[in-house]
Amino acid sequence: MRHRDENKKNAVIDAAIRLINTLGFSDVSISKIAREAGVSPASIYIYFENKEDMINKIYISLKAEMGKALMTATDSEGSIEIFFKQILKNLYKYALANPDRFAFCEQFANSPLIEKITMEEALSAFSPIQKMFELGLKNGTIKNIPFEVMTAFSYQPMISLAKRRISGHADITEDTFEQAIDMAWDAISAG
Amino acid sequence: MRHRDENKKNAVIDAAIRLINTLGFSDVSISKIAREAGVSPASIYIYFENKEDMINKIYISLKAEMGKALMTATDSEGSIEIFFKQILKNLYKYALANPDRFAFCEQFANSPLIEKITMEEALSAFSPIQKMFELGLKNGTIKNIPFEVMTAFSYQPMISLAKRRISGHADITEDTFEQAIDMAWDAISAG
Amino acid sequence: MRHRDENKKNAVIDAAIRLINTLGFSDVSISKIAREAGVSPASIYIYFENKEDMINKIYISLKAEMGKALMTATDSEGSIEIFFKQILKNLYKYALANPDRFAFCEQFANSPLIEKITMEEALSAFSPIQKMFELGLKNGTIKNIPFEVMTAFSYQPMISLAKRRISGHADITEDTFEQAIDMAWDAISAG
Amino acid sequence: MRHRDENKKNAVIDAAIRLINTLGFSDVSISKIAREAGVSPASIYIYFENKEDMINKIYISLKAEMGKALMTATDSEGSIEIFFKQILKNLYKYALANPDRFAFCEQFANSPLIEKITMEEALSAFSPIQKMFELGLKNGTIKNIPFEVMTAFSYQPMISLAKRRISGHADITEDTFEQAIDMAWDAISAG
DNA sequence: TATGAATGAGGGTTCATTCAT
DNA sequence: TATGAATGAACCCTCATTCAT
Repeated sequence: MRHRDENKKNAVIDAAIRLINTLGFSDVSISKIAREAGVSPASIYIYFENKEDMINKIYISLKAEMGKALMTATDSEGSIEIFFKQILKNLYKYALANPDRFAFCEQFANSPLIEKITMEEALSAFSPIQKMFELGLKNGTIKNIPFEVMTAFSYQPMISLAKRRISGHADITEDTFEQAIDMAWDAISAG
Repeated sequence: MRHRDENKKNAVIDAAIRLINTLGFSDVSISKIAREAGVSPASIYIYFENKEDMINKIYISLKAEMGKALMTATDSEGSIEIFFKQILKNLYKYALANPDRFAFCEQFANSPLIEKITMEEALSAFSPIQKMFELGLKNGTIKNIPFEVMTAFSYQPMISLAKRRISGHADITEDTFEQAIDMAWDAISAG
Repeated sequence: MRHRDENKKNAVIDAAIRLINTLGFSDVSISKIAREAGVSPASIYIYFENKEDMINKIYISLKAEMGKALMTATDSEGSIEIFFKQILKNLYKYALANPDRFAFCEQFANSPLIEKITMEEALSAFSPIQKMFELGLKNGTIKNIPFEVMTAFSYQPMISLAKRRISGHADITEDTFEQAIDMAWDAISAG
Repeated sequence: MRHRDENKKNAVIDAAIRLINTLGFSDVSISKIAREAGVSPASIYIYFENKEDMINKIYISLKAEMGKALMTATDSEGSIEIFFKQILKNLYKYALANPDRFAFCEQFANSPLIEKITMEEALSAFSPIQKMFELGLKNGTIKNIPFEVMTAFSYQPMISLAKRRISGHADITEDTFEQAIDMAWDAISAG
């Protein structure tokens, strides 16, 4: 008995991400993905139930991957400031290092397709951040604001800058990036 | 000769915006839009060259509309702080008042479709804001940061909050909203 | 009261002939013809009942025109040989001088569309030739062959040579052409 | 993997030839052909790239088939007269035996569609005839005329007679046919 | 597991034609 | 007479998916 060929499955996933970012959801088809990945269209149905399932699973797995990446070199025992700044740094670096995967997530998150899947499933990987936020609230390090406001002034700005950097519509230097990190922390910290 | 029925064209535009926000770009078709708008599919090709042209033109006109809305009750002779806070307030209010149009723009802006059109055309309506920003830079009211960083910490957070409020994923009160406006100004002002 | 604009009608006819020879019957549409002729699609329905009627009427009128052209400088009182040679000469010259009109007729005559119209109507202009043929049969100048065999060895070869000359697939000189005229007469004459 | 069903492909080809001769190029559609052939319209795109490709490939294969048929019972070592008469006989017989295939080729050859394909590809099957013609020229059996003139007075007349016989517009008897063969040979032979 | 063949449904678009001006 | 607007029907073609191997 042969087992599922993970190489081919990964080739499909990569091809899907690449094509969706090039053509948009509306213009990618199973057969185009199959051609790009070098497999048969029928094979895709071995790895995924159907097209929607494929896109959802890709999104969820990317979100998990990104959640992991955000925690790189973080210390949940240390200062909250350093923790948050590291998270934001990791976010920006991940986006630059994986522009296709990052863009896929943004496109998906801004489309109605996301409503159909349990967002919680995608967000579960981010629970350490939520915990740290709650700790900061409790010990007065972070402003008394809802979680959404906190992300709106830290997570979102970094996302925005990463997008513009990737698309080439803005020239974000390393200095500017460091400055933005500080601005984010200043915006949400109680200081 | 029969004269062009602008009501029909507007019905098409509204139907397109509504359906794209319900189904996503991938699942709207010309015939669905036509059915929703109560016109023949063929008629759409009188108003627009093709599907892509339709979506682009809708986006550009919405951006122009939004640009106008942002300037409501602003005074470019007064203080920069009041000006910017009014802009952000207008942005948030517009999004809440026109969730479909707002969501359409966000979905489009995060899709690869936007790369094909001149973004500048869409952005031209926002030039007053850019001018005010440059003035603030010059007279030291605003931090010495690139334009993109400014928007990332003012425009983007409001967008983010509006989205969460509309989707119902977060309960943003009026107080929270006022607080966010202040946070945005604090983030970008030199003070 | 204005009367039918013959200029526009002729513009439509010319545009139709030109486009049909460029694109073929399958790829010409009323709107393309209208655009090429600089009129409205609706106007074509003033001149013709519908598309089929338009093509039929064009064919019939071209056949009449060609029939007239064939009789140029002929003398039905003179020798049969001279008469026939002049006819063939006129045929060839007409084809070279009016390649589009000629090609249109050939394309139409070789398509099933022709079955639907009364061929007789188209052929009526050629009755002088038929009469001369019958005279030649009677007085023994022409071989005892059916009319169709006569045309197959005189009319058809000239048509074939004209086509090849027009398409550029063969280089038919004036000498060759004269030789062909003689060959045609030799083939059908009793001598 | 399912294997390609050549029966279906042939059914498509036959249906296409039949319908094109009944309705003309302008009025056949992929779906009509599919219905006539008893397959799905989508299946046609497995066998051919698109409609144009289908028609071109059918034409080329018919020309090859016809080229083979023309060589039936010919002896390139024997007399040129017998060779040519046999060719013409085969041509006429093929046309009568395969009226649909023959008419398809004639319709196609007289339409602008043919300009787009390499005519040479279609003509390659006829090279034996060209060789025999050149031999006849050299040894003085055939008149000193270009190849095109030769076909215009042998090939073309037989084509013309076959058409009229098939369409029923003329009653070509066996005797008439034999006479025509002789006329063709007389026209091109040096004798 | 993996595949190319096969298909009904639907895609975007253009058609021939009619209507209101 | 002449026209651009309007449309149902049909166009070619591709889709997501299943089947047979």
